[in-house]
Amino acid sequence: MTDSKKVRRTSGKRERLATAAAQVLHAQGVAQTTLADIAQAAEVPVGNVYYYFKTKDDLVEAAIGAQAENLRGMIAALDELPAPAERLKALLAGWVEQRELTARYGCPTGTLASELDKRADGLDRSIATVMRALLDWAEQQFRAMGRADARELAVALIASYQGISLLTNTFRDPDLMTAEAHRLERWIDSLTEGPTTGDDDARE
Amino acid sequence: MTDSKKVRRTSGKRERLATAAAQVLHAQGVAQTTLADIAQAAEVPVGNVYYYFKTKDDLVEAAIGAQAENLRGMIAALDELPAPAERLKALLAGWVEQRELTARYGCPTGTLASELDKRADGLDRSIATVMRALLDWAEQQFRAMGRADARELAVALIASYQGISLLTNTFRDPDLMTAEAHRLERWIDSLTEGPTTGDDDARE
Amino acid sequence: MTDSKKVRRTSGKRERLATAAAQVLHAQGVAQTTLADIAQAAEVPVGNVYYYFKTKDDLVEAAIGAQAENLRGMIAALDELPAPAERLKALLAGWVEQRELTARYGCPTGTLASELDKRADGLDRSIATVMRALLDWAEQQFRAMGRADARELAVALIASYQGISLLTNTFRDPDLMTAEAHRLERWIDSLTEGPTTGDDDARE
Amino acid sequence: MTDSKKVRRTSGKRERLATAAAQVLHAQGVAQTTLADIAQAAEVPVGNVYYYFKTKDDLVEAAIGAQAENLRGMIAALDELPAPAERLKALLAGWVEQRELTARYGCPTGTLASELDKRADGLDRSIATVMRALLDWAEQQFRAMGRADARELAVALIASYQGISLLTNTFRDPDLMTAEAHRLERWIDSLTEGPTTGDDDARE
DNA sequence: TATGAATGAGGTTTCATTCAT
DNA sequence: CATGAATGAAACCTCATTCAT
Repeated sequence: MTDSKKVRRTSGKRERLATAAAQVLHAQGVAQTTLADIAQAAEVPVGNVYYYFKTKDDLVEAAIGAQAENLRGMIAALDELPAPAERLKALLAGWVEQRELTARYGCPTGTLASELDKRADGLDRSIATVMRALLDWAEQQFRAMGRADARELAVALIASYQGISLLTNTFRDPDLMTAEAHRLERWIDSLTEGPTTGDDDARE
Repeated sequence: MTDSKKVRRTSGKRERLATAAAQVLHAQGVAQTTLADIAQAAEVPVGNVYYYFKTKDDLVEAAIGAQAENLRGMIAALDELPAPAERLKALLAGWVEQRELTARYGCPTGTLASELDKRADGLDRSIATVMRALLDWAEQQFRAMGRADARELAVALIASYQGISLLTNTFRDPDLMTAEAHRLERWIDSLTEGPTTGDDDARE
Repeated sequence: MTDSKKVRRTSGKRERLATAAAQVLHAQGVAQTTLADIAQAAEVPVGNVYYYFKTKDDLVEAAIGAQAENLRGMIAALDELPAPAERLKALLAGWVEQRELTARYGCPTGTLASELDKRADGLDRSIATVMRALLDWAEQQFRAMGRADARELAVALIASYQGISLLTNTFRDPDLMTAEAHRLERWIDSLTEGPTTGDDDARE
Repeated sequence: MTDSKKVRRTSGKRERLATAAAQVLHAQGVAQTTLADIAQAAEVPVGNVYYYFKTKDDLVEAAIGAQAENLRGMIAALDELPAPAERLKALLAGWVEQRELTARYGCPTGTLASELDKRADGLDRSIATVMRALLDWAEQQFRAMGRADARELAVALIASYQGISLLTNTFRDPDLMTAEAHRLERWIDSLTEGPTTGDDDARE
């Protein structure tokens, strides 16, 4: 009733839960993660979770939202760079930086998509939205590089990332990520060099 | 009474279970699938499953084995083709053929790998073996094409496939697979065009 | 609303379960007892048991703990008596008092030990600890009586009790307990009569 | 149909099962032992067990019978000895010989009695019969020694054995058996020395 | 007789969700 | 808002027993 209570509106617990959920779900997978796991990670009593999230799926959705937020932040940072090719290569660098985490748990977005796509919930659409945002951004970069086949190139790039993340995780070998990133870097370079109007998408 | 009954001694129930498991697990995911689901798909009473498989994980492993068997069959068929580049392109064609299934459920091996890698069982190693077999085969083809960087190319190819499978599934859009396959086809062609110190068709 | 409700904060359900478990396990044996049996005896829903005990074995261990507690209480009461021989004879009297229960179900500690010793759990060690406590106490009494062979006498006494409990139970005949207790009483008396280098009443 | 088939009447499989059951039940306990365990130990296919024993309890009963047979054999051997006190002491010696087995699994008869007494079957009566046979035999010996309280002494002796078996098993310490056997030996000696008409049952 | 296979009842365990305070 | 406790549906798994051959 007092103001002091009104001021710290949600006391940040909701956000804390979403962040914890994102981390734990990435590390353990949706099915293997219990509400208690997330509650514990967020240092919130289990019963209290339901004040903020009506159901477990709601919490998963919030975790997806947290991931979307992360992605937005990353993209914003990349957009600071002047040239589109530079931005894309900075994206690659970020992937390489995360390679240890990827080797252990895979790409956060990809593993979530893979698991949720088997469900009839709306959750599968939520994660698709996040994936599409990344795709759209990449497409913009390729378009800014003057490529008419920007969408196709964007799909190819993100697919390569998702796939190498899977392999990196499957074989628990972060070096796979490093090598593929280098390959993709050279590929991006090759796209800018040639006459931009051609269909020069040969990957090597 | 008929011979047909005598011939398949054990009535093939074990195999039927493994096959059913492979299908259902692909369609629903490991965690969402109950033993009852698989038993029903195989038209076997639940309790009877345990006569053939000691635990659920054993059954999952059998499903992985069934997948490995599929892969071996596919590879054997591809190996009938004379040139390595042709073989790789035939592989791509197979992926395109499966695009509808992939759009609904993703790549059978990839989704399984993604889900199982979060577990401490030996199952994660089993599926990794299947993945490695495909990788090794692709490497052989690139090597037969005279490429010194055969491993890297193989990783790139399989990663692209896994990634585009994920996107195809995420967006429920089989055309993504088709387009990417075409791109990869052109890519493979580009690899053979350049001067590559011969030894083009050595199969092994 | 009343204080009585506030006082026993956790409503004592955990303890109630442990006590019920001790009784039911004594009456039915560990293997023949289902969690549902115990839950019902404690008037607790089955699912709720797992809020207090992670596994059935945990509950069994709690039951052993309840037994240990009983034993401590009994020993504390016996220790009120001035002379060690009196204490031992009071112990015998307690056994006789329990003879009907023993005829039906055997000695709670002994039957549990017998059943649990066939298992690889730590449970067999837990019950051994309870048994040892009784043994140690008896040894102290004999030592206080000036007997150098106190340990051996303690072992003989407890063995006689365990054995006669078994026979009493096997033949469903409480009189066996009564008769043997009398015999043991005379035996204890005979130990004090002889010259035994004093130090008769040193309690510890 | 042929004679050869008639000759090896039951091919000894029934007996083999009973013997195997006795061993396995002693080692693992009734509840922890499955029919498959026993069948395997007897090298008999599981399904075949039911040709010889209508139910698991029937097989347990047969195991009890095998134990009774053992006991009869042992008693017959002891009866070869000239003096009753010698016979009893030979019994003690047998117990000491078995001490390692007892430390691991307890007394075969006692553990079985303890476990079966919790059941409403007739099995509890079967094992009681075995126990009574031993008791009766011991009573005879004491009576032959001229003791009027022969029954009471027999009960005391067997109780001591059952109890020390339990302790030996609980603490996994075969030496307990050895020490107690020596004590009982001295006790038996003390019974013969005095005037046989007295109530000289003081145990030390 | 002999036997691999089949069956289903029953037990343990997990966990999302609800509720009383 | 907060929270420990409660609940029941559903999953996995075991095994005595039966059956077809």
